[in-house]
Amino acid sequence: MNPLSLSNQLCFPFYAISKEISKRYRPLLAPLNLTYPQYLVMLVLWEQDFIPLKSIGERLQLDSGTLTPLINKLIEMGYVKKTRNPEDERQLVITLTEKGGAVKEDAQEIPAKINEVLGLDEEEFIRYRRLLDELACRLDLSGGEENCE
Amino acid sequence: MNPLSLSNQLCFPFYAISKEISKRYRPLLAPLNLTYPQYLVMLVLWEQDFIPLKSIGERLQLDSGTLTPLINKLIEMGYVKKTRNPEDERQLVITLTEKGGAVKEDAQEIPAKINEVLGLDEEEFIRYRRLLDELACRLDLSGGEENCE
DNA sequence: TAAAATTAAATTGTACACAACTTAAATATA
DNA sequence: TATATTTAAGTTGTGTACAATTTAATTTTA
Repeated sequence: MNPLSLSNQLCFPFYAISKEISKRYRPLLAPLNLTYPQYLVMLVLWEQDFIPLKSIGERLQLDSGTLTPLINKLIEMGYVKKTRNPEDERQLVITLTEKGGAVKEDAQEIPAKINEVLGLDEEEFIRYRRLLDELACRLDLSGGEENCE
Repeated sequence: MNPLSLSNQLCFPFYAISKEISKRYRPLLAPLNLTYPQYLVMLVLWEQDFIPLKSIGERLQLDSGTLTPLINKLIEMGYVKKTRNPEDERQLVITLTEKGGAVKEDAQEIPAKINEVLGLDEEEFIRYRRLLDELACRLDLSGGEENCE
């Protein structure tokens, strides 16, 4: 077996599947006017509002080079606001606007739709999640969540 | 359980792991002067030289908007050449140069090193591969390989 | 076989991703 | 407490991704 064959590597299926998943999100996110990375930021904010940019970056493994323009886009769309932490003027605190909070309602149906698009039932979903969580822990991607054994 | 929580979705671990994997390739690919997508194109060419751009795109799920500049970079580095298929002048046929073929030797050690970096033994590697192949089939990403049941 | 449809690359424009660097604020330390 | 270090965002530059469009070659079909 040839180790340099595309079919004999883990990296490629991850790369291809990840791209395909975000491709399948696109039509679901289009009505919300969000790209997939923008949606991830909104997910973080819907979970916890009034959060420093830095923390969003830790949760999503993204740096300011990616987040600064992305947040500016969300501001332009009226979904979030920037404030500074008066205790520490370096910190940029991101807050949902009323509009940004309201979009959460429209997003409620997306997770179910995505599982449908991926053709996964509950059992399979859990099986995949377990394996991915395990690999994420191994890669030290548990950022924020400390459920690695 | 909140379905809009980042931790309760499959999409995010895929996104994060995929980014992390390509991040871990970077130092291994730096000596070859290749980015991760450029490396994927080289893998395809090392497997089958003298292949239309179109076929590379099908194998890697990439379109000409991504591949045209990427191939131009590989040409600039002297790794590949462009020719046209005289039978069909629309087709661009990509060929390895001697230099591009020689780099394959330097790349031989990369797959083993990556599994080491990911901390996977043979058994785990196979387990992950099986699950990923299964999901790839489900997503119709079997492009080129027809091993879906 | 001439016009229409299809196909393969290239081009254009938008949006990540990230390394490397800059700027400003806060903290540490000499 | 003045200087050095660290930290958080922002900036710059390169390289993907991909939708949408354009161009040129080939194939269909009227």
